[in-house]
Amino acid sequence: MGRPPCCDKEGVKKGPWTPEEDIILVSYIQEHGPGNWRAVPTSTGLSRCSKSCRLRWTNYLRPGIKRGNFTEQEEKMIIHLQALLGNRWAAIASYLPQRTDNDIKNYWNTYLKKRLKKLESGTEGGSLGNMYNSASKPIPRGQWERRLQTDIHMAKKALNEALSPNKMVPLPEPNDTNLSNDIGSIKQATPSSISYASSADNIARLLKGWMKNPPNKVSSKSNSIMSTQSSLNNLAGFDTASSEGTPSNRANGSTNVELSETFESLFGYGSLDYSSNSEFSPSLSPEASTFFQDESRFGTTSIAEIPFSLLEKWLLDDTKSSLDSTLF
DNA sequence: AAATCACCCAACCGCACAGAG
DNA sequence: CCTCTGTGCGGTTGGGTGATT
Repeated sequence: MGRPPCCDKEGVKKGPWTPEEDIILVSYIQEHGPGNWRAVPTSTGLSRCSKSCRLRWTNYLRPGIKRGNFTEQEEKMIIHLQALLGNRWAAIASYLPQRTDNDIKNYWNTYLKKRLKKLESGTEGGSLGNMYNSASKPIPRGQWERRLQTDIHMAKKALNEALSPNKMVPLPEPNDTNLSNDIGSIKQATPSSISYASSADNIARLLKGWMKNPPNKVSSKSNSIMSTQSSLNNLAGFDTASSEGTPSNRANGSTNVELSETFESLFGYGSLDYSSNSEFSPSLSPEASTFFQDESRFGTTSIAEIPFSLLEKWLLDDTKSSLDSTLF
């Protein structure tokens, strides 16, 4: 007998999340930290099941998420890992900390799979084709598991080296970072700022929708929502005109700057000052602070980039067969 | 301008697993 | 052990949107 569905209750809302719901959810998590999802709907008054809240957070609202515009390196990595691991999207996503498994899965299903099909039929050449051909050789399960373990070991080692004070990756000058560039460019920024910027980008999307369809009123079922209401009042000062327009405006610099102010007023975070290395506001609860620090670590150059280069080398090296013979 | 098509992706569904009691 | 609960994961769906006719 299977478990009953978690969301079969009457009155549980389904479908796309509204900006109000997003803000309520983010506000709650900012205050309490993620986890204990069961308590989220009751505490916030959201008419969503706990699972839906968790999914919304992990796939969309969580800080450090990079969306869209997969780079060629990411693309190759996904293809290689998919050939190696199969459709284990969570495992694949663990190699791309800024991407969610859902995102990778979608990208694979809607784009890469089709492209590789073309490659297989020989209608498209290039490095991808060669790589896929080499990667499509079946690898015994035990072998790739050992390789993964070795890989993890290498990543940890690289991480330790990267985090040792005398080997820190030099940070760019504050003036070098142009806010009008996309989030990818902000990868060079400090740990706190990358997380913040990504968060702002995430929130940008909900704000965009928010400004399109401003609610007439926001229900206030709890104190949490009341505080959210005041946050929403802050949002009302947001420049409507600048948030209108095409989707490409999402990454627009001026919008991001305004968002930083808006986001700051909403959460009390520090500003988008790349010379600042401050963590999030001390107004956060200890749990939430710990969490956001963890989250921001995930979005850092140190973790995302250093192990990536090693993994990339291993994954993309055409002569990896010789490496295999060395390792095993 | 309207209709149709194709694509993208957020969100849902259901199963599996782990841990607590 | 067994049950219950929370969470993780992969497959799938359906609404939105841009492109094409």
